[in-house]
Parts: sequence; C-alpha cells; structure tokens
Amino acid sequence: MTISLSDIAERAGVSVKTVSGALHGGSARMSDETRQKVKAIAEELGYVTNLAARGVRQGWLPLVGVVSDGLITSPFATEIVRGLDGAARSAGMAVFAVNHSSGQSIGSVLDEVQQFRPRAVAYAAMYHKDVDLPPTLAGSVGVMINCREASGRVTSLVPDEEGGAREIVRYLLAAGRRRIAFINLPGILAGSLREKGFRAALEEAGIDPLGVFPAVRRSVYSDRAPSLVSSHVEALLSGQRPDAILCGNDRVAMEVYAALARAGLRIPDDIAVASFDNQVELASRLDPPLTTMALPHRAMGRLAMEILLAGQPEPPHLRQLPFHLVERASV
Amino acid sequence: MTISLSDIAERAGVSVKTVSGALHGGSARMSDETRQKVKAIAEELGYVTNLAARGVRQGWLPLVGVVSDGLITSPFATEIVRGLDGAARSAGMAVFAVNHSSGQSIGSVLDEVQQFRPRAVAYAAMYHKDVDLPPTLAGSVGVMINCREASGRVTSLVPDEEGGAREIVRYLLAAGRRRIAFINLPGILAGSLREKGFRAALEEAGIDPLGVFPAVRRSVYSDRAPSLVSSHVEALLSGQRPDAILCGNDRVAMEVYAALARAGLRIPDDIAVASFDNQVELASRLDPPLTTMALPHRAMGRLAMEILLAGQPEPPHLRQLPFHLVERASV
DNA sequence: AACTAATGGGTAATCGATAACCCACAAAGG
DNA sequence: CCTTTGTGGGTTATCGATTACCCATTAGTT
Repeated sequence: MTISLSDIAERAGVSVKTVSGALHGGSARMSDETRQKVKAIAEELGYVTNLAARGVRQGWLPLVGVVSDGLITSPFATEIVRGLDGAARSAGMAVFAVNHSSGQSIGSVLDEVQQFRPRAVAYAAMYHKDVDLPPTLAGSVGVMINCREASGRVTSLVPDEEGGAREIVRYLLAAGRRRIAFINLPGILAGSLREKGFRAALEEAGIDPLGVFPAVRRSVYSDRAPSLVSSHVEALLSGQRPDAILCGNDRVAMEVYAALARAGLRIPDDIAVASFDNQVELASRLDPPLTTMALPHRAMGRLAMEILLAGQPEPPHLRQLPFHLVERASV
Repeated sequence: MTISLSDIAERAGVSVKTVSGALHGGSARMSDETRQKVKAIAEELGYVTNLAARGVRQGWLPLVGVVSDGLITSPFATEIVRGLDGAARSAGMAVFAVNHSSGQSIGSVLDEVQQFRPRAVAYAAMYHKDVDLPPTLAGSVGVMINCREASGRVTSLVPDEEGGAREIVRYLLAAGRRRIAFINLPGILAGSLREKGFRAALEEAGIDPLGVFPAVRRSVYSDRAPSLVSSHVEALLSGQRPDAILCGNDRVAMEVYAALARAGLRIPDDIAVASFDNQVELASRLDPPLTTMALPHRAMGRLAMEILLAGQPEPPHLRQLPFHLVERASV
C-alpha cells in the first residue's frame, strides 16, 4: 500500500519519468513549475523512494556491507562503526552490519551480504589479528579493518601497535620514570607488537625494561579464579620496585590499581600507571583517572569507508594508524 | 558483472522461471533431474540471489529495520541486537540497524529506513525511558524496545524495574541482611521505578530502608570531579552502618567497592554489595565478583522480533520483562 | 482408442525506478 | 521563410526475479 512514482505521475498529470526526474534527477531539464508541483504532490502523498527498485536498475543498493568477526559488541568496535557510519552517511550510503558468527564460513556470510548487492564490503575484526581470506573471496572484500590479511590481496587497516607502545613509553620516560614494567596481554598479536615497541623505546633511551609479564585474563565463566595480574604486581613490588607500570589494557590497569591500593602505594606519586584502550567508562572513572593510549578505531572506520567509496582503488597495502595519547592523572 | 537467473537459464537450456523454481520455489513442480542440473550450474557460476530484484516484486526486502536512539554502543544494548538478530536469522531476515542521531527527527530516520522497504521496523532506546512517537509514525513502528511509548498505540517492551528491585532486595533479605541502603541513579525512569520496588520489598518484610541516595555520575569531561558515591558511602558508614548496599549500576558498585576498601571493610562479610546491569566485563572482574541483576535485553530483542514477524499482531500493550539474578560473591 | 488428468516447462506480465531515444514546439540565426 | 538549436516531456525498453496462465507430453481410465 505504498506510494510509487506512477501514483504521483497520475495525480500530477505527467509521466513517470518526469516525476523521477523531478524528485531524483537533480539536473534533469524541466520547468521549475513542473518540478515544484511534482515535489508538492510527492510530499502530500508521503512518497518514500523505493531503493530496491532503483537497486535493480543500478545493479547495487546504497549499502556498504560490514562483516564483523563476532557481534559488534565491544566499546572500541563501536568506534569502528561510528567511523564507517559517518563517512557512509555523507556519501548517501547506509552501513549494513552482519556478524560472522563462529559457526559460519566467511564465504557464506559474504554471500549473505552479497544478496543485498551492496556497493562495497568491508571485513572488520573485533581485535587486532591475522585473518586469512580464501583467495576466491579476496575480490569481494574491499578493505580489512583491524586485521591483517595474509595474502596481501586486500588493503588492511590496523593500529600501529609498535608505534603506540613506543609513544607511551617515551611519555613515561619524559615524565621521569626509569624503572618501567609491562603487564602485557599474552597470546595476541597486539601484545607481541607492543612488546617490540616497548623494548625499542627503552633501548633508545639506554634503559633496561624491568620486566614483561603476560596477564592472563580471568575467565568470565570462572569468576572465582584469581587473576594473575595481582601476583605479577606483588612480584614486581617485592623486587626492585618499578616507578611505572604499563598495562595491556584498561581492565588490567584496574586490577593493578587494586593491587597497588592493597600494597598501600599511591598513583602516580609512588608508581605511575598507563595502559592501552581508553575504554572511557572505565578509564575516566578510576581513581585517579587513567592515562591510556586510545586505539585509532574511529579513524580506521572513516578511512575504510573512504577507501571503499573512492573511485580509483589504490593497490592493496597494509596501513598502520597511529594511537592517540589520552592524558589523565595516573602518570 | 554478477550472475542472474537468465545466465543460468541460458546455460542450462531452460527458461528463467524454471531456474527460479529450481533454486527458490521449494514446491515448484519439476523433475528432480532438472532441479539438480540447475542447482549445479548455479553453484558452478557462483550465483547469488539478488534480493533487490525479488524485493521489487514482493514489495519488501527481508530486512527488519531497527532505529536506535543513539549508536548501539553500550554492552547492554548489544544484547538487544543479539536477541533481535538471532530471532531474525531463523526467520531468514536480516537486521538493518540505523541510529537516530540527536540532530534528526524520528520521522526522517524512519523515512530513511523505509526507503529500503523493510518487512518491519522497531525502535530501540539505549536506556529505559519514555518516548513520544508522533501519531503519524505510530503505524510504521511495530515495537518499541526498552522504552514506553506514551500514546499506547505501539507495543512496548521494557524491563520490569520495580519487580527487579523487589527481587534483589528479597534476595538480600533472604541472605539475612536487614540494614539495606540504596545508592540509586538519579533522574532516570529506571531509578524511580526501582525505588518503588526497593521500598515495597522492605515494607513487605516490615523493615525500614536505611536510605536512598542519588548517585551523580562523574562526568567523562571533568575527570577530576569527585564522585558523590564515595561521600554517600562515607555518610552511610558514619551512621548506623548498613549490612548491604544496593547500587544503581555496576559502575556505582565499583566506586562503592573502592570506598569500602578505603574504610577497611570487607565484602561481603562486613557489607554486602549488589547492583543492576550485569556489565560482565566489570562485574565479574571486581574483587569479589559482583552479584547483580541482569537486564532482560536479550529477551526484549528476541520477543520484539517475534512480535514483529508474527502474522497476527496483538493489540498494543506494555510488556514488562523480568530481570535475572546473577549470583556472584558479593552478597 | 479416445478422453481426462497430471506433469514439466515455457510465455509474458509485473513490481518500481531509470535511461536511451524520440517528438513537438518555440526561439534564434541565416 | 527555412533551418538549426534547445527545451520540456512522453514512450518504451530494461534491470532480475516472480507468477498467473497456457501448452505439450505422457500416463491412466473406461
């Protein structure tokens, strides 16, 4: 029971193509009078463009498909969508997000998206990782976000983990800290890259790292299992006490805060704490508020959309985007 | 350069309609041989259904539009989408999320969605609130999620705040707690409804509440502003000490934990702490893990989709969904 | 053997919007 | 006065899939 162009045409006493031209074809030649009349009638009837119909003709819908590795759930991932959405909107496109649940193959999810004939498709990972796209599918994905595509056939946007780690360590050094420890996230790509940056920054200052510890996350399903973070902190404090602890993420920092509080140490006077993520709700509410490196999620989203919608695609490459230091009171 | 039914038809030496029947019309009468041959060729050519084309004919695309009040950003809101998505998937529908940014009118966002001719549209709020849908638009929204529609023209699904509060208080009472305080969230609908439940549960047990405090959130933009939560806790401790503190959400609970730690009190031995939200990342990581009432977000999403896709719509009504107690170690 | 019924499949219209093409008319130029 | 140019707008084909309708063949009935 929706209104179509022909309803408007009939009512206005003109042809369908004239209505189409008046409403959508910006430059279609036609008297201003006709255009106004058609627009008025369209408005009156409550006409809403049928993009499906246009899509058949055009061969695509004004959609950009975003296949994400798991549901867009984390606060950082949301930032990716925010970046994508902003850029898409200004190009008259809508973002169509589909999650790649663990049971499915990438191919089947991509097919699911392709059914809607999107203008372009991106693949986004929830955390920085390596992703293998089957060779046949490389052509249907325009950009990989927050992950490195192994074959190099697709442009990938990732955070510059190494550079980010270097920057925060330099910042700690500039603040006069010398005995710096790193409670890192184990077993993930970001962790190993950051460790490289961490060591490089200390090396260039001629300082030895006080230690790099893996922080095992406390599983959601075993609430009673103690975290390794506090034992790492205790180990650190029992030796040559550090004057700064760099944490793999804000949640680790939260545990570090608790452990330091138990030991009666003040932040940042006795020990500075810094981390990665800038999970605002958490970082800004800790006491003292946490200094942390914000991931370039929004920028990755925005850039991804620009690449997707650009007429002339660049040759595939890996692009590393810089972190952004958020200074609060913990250093 | 995509494959269409006619490409397959040509290759198979049959008509387009036969191909259509073989691939999509499950019950179309046709020899098994033909069907298999067509399917094989479709597979070989990598055919992907063009939903836009089907959509023109059908009058709608297999999409359910979800207009959300701000970007789907909070972890709880994600649960709504998860619920919607699961139910949509099993009905062969995809969820098309569009965010209602503050600058836009609801009408214009709805039009934006309607352009894609979705099968149904829902409106979801990020936190429990009242929403006024302009009368003209009431017809185009099938369900309101996490908000109450004022006119009563649209079915609304909301958490049963009052019941949830009653339940957690009864739980505290059952655990032997008698002097219970409530550090609530001020100025929001959920807060006032929970307060009713809080008082009701205590009243039915013949116990006076130890106090209800509004907790002013520390603004993200003024990191240095002290939270009122800790002063509330201090006030509580200086009087007749409570044996349980119910918190408006997990973040408030986090601040309460910190304040109690400073006062040298143990949880739950000296004071039990409970709250609302079940923000898993936070609640399960606090020490001790936090007992909290989980919001029925996933259930609201699932039920919303069922209502949207049900053939026979019920008359509009307000439906309150129960919270779910997540027992951890803080009580 | 003729007639009905079922089966397999083709023809062509249709959905709504767009676009290539054509036509009628008026103004301008020679 | 005739031709050119431009302007406003209609005709009709098209995109890809679906569907109402029709036709041919074969199997089953009497």
